[in-house]
Formats: sequence, structure tokens, C-alpha cells
Amino acid sequence: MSIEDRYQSNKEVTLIDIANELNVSKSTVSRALQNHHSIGAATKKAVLELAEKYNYQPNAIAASLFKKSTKTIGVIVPILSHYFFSTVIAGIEEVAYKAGYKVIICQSHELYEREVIVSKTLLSAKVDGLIVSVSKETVNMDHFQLFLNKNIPLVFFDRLPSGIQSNSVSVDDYEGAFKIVEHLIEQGCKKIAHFTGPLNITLTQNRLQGYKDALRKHNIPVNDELIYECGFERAQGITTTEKMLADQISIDAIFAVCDPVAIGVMLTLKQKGINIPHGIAVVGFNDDPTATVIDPPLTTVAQPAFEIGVAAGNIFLKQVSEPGGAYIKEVLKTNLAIRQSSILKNS
Amino acid sequence: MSIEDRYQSNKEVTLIDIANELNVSKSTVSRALQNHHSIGAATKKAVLELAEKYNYQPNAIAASLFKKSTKTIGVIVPILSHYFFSTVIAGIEEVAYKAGYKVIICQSHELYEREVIVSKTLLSAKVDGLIVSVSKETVNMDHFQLFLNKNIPLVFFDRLPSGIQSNSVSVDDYEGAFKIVEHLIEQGCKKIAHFTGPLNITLTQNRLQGYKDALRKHNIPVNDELIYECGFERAQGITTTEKMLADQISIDAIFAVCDPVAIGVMLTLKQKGINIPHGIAVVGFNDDPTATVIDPPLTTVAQPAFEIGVAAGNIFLKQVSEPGGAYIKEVLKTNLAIRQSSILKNS
DNA sequence: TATATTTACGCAACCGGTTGCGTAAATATA
DNA sequence: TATATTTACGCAACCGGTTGCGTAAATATA
Repeated sequence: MSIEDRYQSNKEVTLIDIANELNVSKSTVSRALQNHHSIGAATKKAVLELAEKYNYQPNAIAASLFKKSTKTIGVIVPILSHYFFSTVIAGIEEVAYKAGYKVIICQSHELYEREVIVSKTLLSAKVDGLIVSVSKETVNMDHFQLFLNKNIPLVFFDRLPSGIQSNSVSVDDYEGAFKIVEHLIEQGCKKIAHFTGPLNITLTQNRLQGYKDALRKHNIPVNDELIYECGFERAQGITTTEKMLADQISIDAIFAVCDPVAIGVMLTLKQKGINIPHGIAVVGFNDDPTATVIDPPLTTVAQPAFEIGVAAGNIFLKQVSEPGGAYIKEVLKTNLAIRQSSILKNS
Repeated sequence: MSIEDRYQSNKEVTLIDIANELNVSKSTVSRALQNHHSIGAATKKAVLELAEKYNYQPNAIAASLFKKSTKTIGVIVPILSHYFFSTVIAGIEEVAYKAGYKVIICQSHELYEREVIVSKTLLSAKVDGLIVSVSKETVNMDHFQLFLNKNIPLVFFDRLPSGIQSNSVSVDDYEGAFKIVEHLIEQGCKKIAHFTGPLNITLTQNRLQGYKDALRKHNIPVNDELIYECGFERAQGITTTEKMLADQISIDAIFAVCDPVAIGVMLTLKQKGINIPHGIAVVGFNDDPTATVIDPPLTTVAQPAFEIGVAAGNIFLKQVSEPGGAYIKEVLKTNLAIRQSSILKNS
């Protein structure tokens, strides 16, 4: 079957078709397409012209098999439709694109079982690297250890695992929490509640510790009754606020573990007619776009989601170019975004 | 090198290693792993035990090459970090996961050139299908035609192309726009402005047409001075509102092409001290989560982003299982989400 | 007991690229 | 003019799976 016939009947046009048409070997065609120095100019020209004419697209799968590199990066996130995660992925994709990599995205839906399954799928898919924010259920890390065993670069972000050593990108959760709680104290708040994330997650613990230490520094006793285990979702912010109000505990501020929770808190307080910030001040963590939409605008800890993705991508690239290097643990700085939801003093 | 040695030194454990260890051929191992009927029970057991022991992961790349199916779906969106797109992708990923497919995500960043490049990358990556929302720059569709030529299922969503016939999932943009403008008219609005998306996009035109026809139905003349070409971003909503206010045109409502723009409009109006809805009513399109966060809550056309992704994924699966079938064009219904930003009458 | 069928494998080609090595012909150097 | 080097390719193995076909040994049937 001639190359013309194959093209017309929508079959794949391969190296071999071009080689047959030109009466050269497929190695020559392969080298011509790579602009290899040992191929004559006339041959190169003829190959490129045919490739163009018949819309030849190299089969990346075949090349991957031989080269043992698929030029893909696997990414696992708990959920894709959250601003933070989709923005981190946008950052990863940007770095990946520029370096000629593709990105395969999987969601764990916060389920350990699904995380294990998709990680094995990505292992079979021979991704060149894996970038992960672990699910809130995950305790056992064996499925990630498999990547390290095979020397596949592994980068964690946001939700860092415990009990496994690898690369990571995170923000200084402790410091961010510390600073924003200190800010509340400076505004005169003395009874500050904290709505935490799932407690087994490192990030949750770090923010909680920052909260506690800020209180202690300013001689405010830590009161466990003001610490509510909540979660990362707006809906959990709403239910936890309702629970807290039912408890009739006297507070003057709430530090929510993340912006979606803070938004849930604010919507509930507003609905109950409680003034923000003068009845209860509210602060969050993330600086999602909604923080500037809600009224009053939400004071929060800005973490650079896109840059986190870029950093994770760059760590991957560095590990590829320098295999066997030490693990890289990058900690990005946060900034306070102070807005009306926490301003009680004129300054 | 024995399988044990390979395992210990973190080399890939392959079919051949298992075959050598058991003194059978690799075809037998391959069939044993597939639970093929022609393999004896004892052999199957021995193979599975070794595979388990040495953590064998099949090389999906090798299988793909022979089977001519990579079990991946390519997805191209203009931008990942928008709620609408990330939620559609979540829907696609859900369907893909259940059917054993992986999802490769690319962003066009609204650039034609980049869309062409990533589509060719996905073609080389031998995706089994492609799901796309086209960039706002894209007019020429040749790069998508390549997929159709090779009988690779292609599904468009949200931003449908003109000049190319394929599968598609969309919402009834015309009807959604018509209904929400009619709602404004019922509330007593007579001077309704429209902030459009990029004009070359079908979706923009359909919403614009719905706006015009609703006005005409109620005998309100269409005034081109009330139609502002805007875009899809919050920032564009802000600048267009400022431009409109500078024009000193008298209006009583704004229909924004999408929620991010509507949010930009509202933030600007609030900043200028204009009451919503009594000074100017505002409505959007999408029902992003921010619609319920802003004060007053935003009336909008709810389109089921997740379901759009699910529908696109299912169309892909159907085309895979029934090759050569007719193109499927699915149009999902929208619902009005009526909130305070447009309520002028007590009912 | 002779033949037919079933069971349980192995052989070898195949998917479409890449690359180390070898070599004839052309050109350069001694 | 004899030898060394360069140019421009081809051969064949390789990556790690899958599958059509063939067949010896075991079992079933006539």
C-alpha cells in the first residue's frame, strides 16, 4: 500500500511509509527528521517535504517505549474544581508546556483508595514524574514509595505527607497563621476561635500551631473550646458556625483554616445578623478570588497558588536533569491581605 | 540478571523477568495476567504470585503501541483556573476514570497558536479522543480536522466552533439569555445594557441574540449603544462598567455575558455608590459559587458545568464503542437562579 | 485400541519509533 | 598513486507488551 493510499484512507502515516516512498531505510528517515548531521541535505529535504505533504505526526508512544521517557507528568489533587488546586495545576502546566511535557490530571476525591488506584495507573502510564497533594484520608504512603523506588521524581505540595521523604513545595503555614492571628490580636481581639481542617493533615497542624503560638506570645490562654474541627469546604464552614453559635460561647473573631470555610462562616454570620468585623471579625487563608467579592472583603493569608505550581514543576525538571540529587523542599512566603473583615481600629 | 536482582536494583520488572523466573514464555505470562482460559491454573497462580511479590506494573506504553489505544482523552481549555472549566474537567475526569481512561489537560491561554501546538502534541500522544473548548482567537479549524480525518472522536463544549462538523455539548445559550432578559423586563427594567463576550464566539452571539429577541418580544427597541463588547474576565467587567458610566447613558439593568464579568460590574457599581438592584439591576450567566457570595446575591443563568463534562465524556465513550456513528449534539437546559441582584418587585 | 478433541503452552511477528555499529563511495591527505 | 578520513547511509537489535497460529501431551470418544 503506497503512502498516498494510506493517507487517503486515513491510516496512520509512519516513518516506514516515508522510507518506502523514498527508497531509503527507516533509520534514515528517523535521523532526517531529527536533523541528524550524518544525513545528506537532499535526503533531509525530501523527507521533510513528504512529512509535510502527508501530515506526518510522529508516534510519541513508540518513541517513549524505546527512550523510556513519556514526556508526561502525573498530577493528583483531591479535587480539581477548587480555585487553589486548578490554579496550582495551571502553574504546573505552564512549566510543563515550556519544557515539552504533558500533564495528566487525576482526582483522588479525598479518598485513599482512589488515590492508590490512580497512582498505580500513572505508574503504568510511565509518567516521568508525579506531583501530588495527598487526600485527607491518606496515612499509608506505600503507593508513593513505589515512585521513589523507581527513581521517578515525586513532588508533594500543599498537603505534605508524613513518614515519607521526598521533594515538596509548601507555604509557611505556621508563619501565615501566626501572623494573621497576631493581626487579630493587634486589632483588639481576645477571644479568637479557630476552625481547623482535617486534623491528620500536616498543614492543618501547622496552622493550628501558629494560632496557638500567636496567642501564647501575647499572653492569651489557649482555650480548646474555641478550636473547632471543621474541614476545607464552604458547607463545613456553615455547619461549624451554626454549631458554634448554638454553643453560645463568647468570641470576637474566627480564624478559618481556608477561604471557602471563611466564606461559609461569613455568610452564616451575616444571615444571623451578626456584624463583621464589629460583632465577630473573620479571617481566612488562601486569598481566593471570592475574598474580594464578599462584603466586607475578607482578610486572609495570600498564598501564591500559581507560583506553587511553577515551583513544583521546576523541582521536577531539576530532578530530571540532575538525577540522584538531594530532595528539594521549597517553602514559599505568604503575605497578609488585610481587608475590612478584620479592621477594628483606625490607624 | 535475575528478577530478584532487577527488583533490588530498582530496574523495571517486566513480563520477561517473570517468564524467565518461571521458565515459561512471555506469551504465557501475558495471557496468565489477562486470565486467559488457555493457561493452566497452576501457571496462573505462579505468575500472579511473582507479579505481586515483585510489584509488577504492566507497561501501558508497550501495550498501547500494539493495541493502538492509549486509554487517554485529551482536553484543551482556554484556561484551567476558572470555576466553569475546572468543573467541566472534573466531570470529564469522573466519566473517564470509571471507564478506565486517563485525562491529559492542556491550556490554550486563549491563543490560537498554542491551541494548534497542543492539539498536535495530543495527536502525537495518540489520545483516543479530544474534548475541546476553543480559544477566543480560533477561526481556522484545520488542526481539529486532523482528528476527524483519523477517526478520533472529537467533542466540543461551551465554545463551539463554526465551519466544522463534530460532536458537541452546550447549553441553550439563546434560551438562557432570553429568559433572564425577560425576567429583567418583568421586573420593570426598560433600559437593559448587555456586556458581551468576544464577538467571534458562537456562545457570545447566541446570548446576544437571546437578549435582542427578548427585548423585541416585549416591544423594547434594541439600542446598539447599550451593547458593550467586553470579554469573559472580571477585570473586563470592571473596565467596561467604568466606560459605560463615563458614557453617562441612562440604564436600569446590565446583563453580563458571564458571572465573572457580572461580579466585576457589581464591585464597580458598589464602589461608585450605585444601589443594586434599585439603581441598576445586574444579572450574569454560569452560576459560579461567587454568585451566592456577593452582596446582593447575583441572579444568573445556572448552567450545569459538571454535567457538561459528564455529557462530553459519555459522547466520547459512545463514539468509541460505536465508531462511525453520527455526530451527537447535546444541548443541556439552563435554569434561572433568581436572587436579590435583580428583584425589584414584591411578588 | 485407534482416532478426535481438549488442554496448555511456545514461536514469532507485530506495534513504530531509536541508535550503535558497520561499510561502500567519495574525498582528502601523504 | 596509495592510504586515511569523511560522508551518507543501511542493518539489525531494541523498548515491553499482544496475539494468531501451530503443536505435543493429555484426555475423551468411537
